[in-house]
Amino acid sequence: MNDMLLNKKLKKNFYQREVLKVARDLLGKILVKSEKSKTLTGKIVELEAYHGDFDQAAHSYGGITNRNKIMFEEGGYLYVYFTYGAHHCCNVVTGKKGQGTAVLIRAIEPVSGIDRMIKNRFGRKLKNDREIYNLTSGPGKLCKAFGIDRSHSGIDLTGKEIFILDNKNIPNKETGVSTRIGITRSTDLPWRFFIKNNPYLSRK
DNA sequence: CCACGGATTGGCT
DNA sequence: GCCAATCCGTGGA
Repeated sequence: MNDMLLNKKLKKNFYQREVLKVARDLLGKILVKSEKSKTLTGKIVELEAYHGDFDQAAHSYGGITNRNKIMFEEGGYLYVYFTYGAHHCCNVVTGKKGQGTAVLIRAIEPVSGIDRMIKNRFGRKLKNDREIYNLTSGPGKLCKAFGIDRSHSGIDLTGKEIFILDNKNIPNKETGVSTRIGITRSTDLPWRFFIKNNPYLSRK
């Protein structure tokens, strides 16, 4: 078993901090999804922060709706949404109850359970060695690989099914910051965080 | 009830 | 590099 699985599960107090700090600190942490007989794990390499108050790109901007209500809970829940008629994206709810802040997980480096991820994502084996870099290098891709959909929205991340393990911190010099991808409003906020030169990033 | 557009992806020019 | 696919949440009539 991979020794990273001995690391401790992140607790509520990690998530219930300011969204930008949580986003930065989640770089390098290990996302875990446990199924009946399989455990899928991967290192988080890219995220974006969303803030309900003044961030017009956030789903929570404009207040509580049926879709986004989990974003307004206290930090430590999973928020999954469906978009473009095809893709699921997963977020970590952060901060205090009522804030509407969350972090979108945009890219992951596969660590274990990779054969299962490949089956979930492509329904076949890899065509070539390069295709591994297309497995989890985007928010929709990683949800497909991990088998995460709307049925998982609202899951408590301190539970047993989906959670995140602590891991050694990524030094500042190995991280990058940029504006967020794929949005049309509040495009100037530098709220995307990533591990520099990681081959699994959604954009180079 | 209906119209619109999206925190994306992959296929084609 | 450009653009269509495809469903559903949201908001206005």
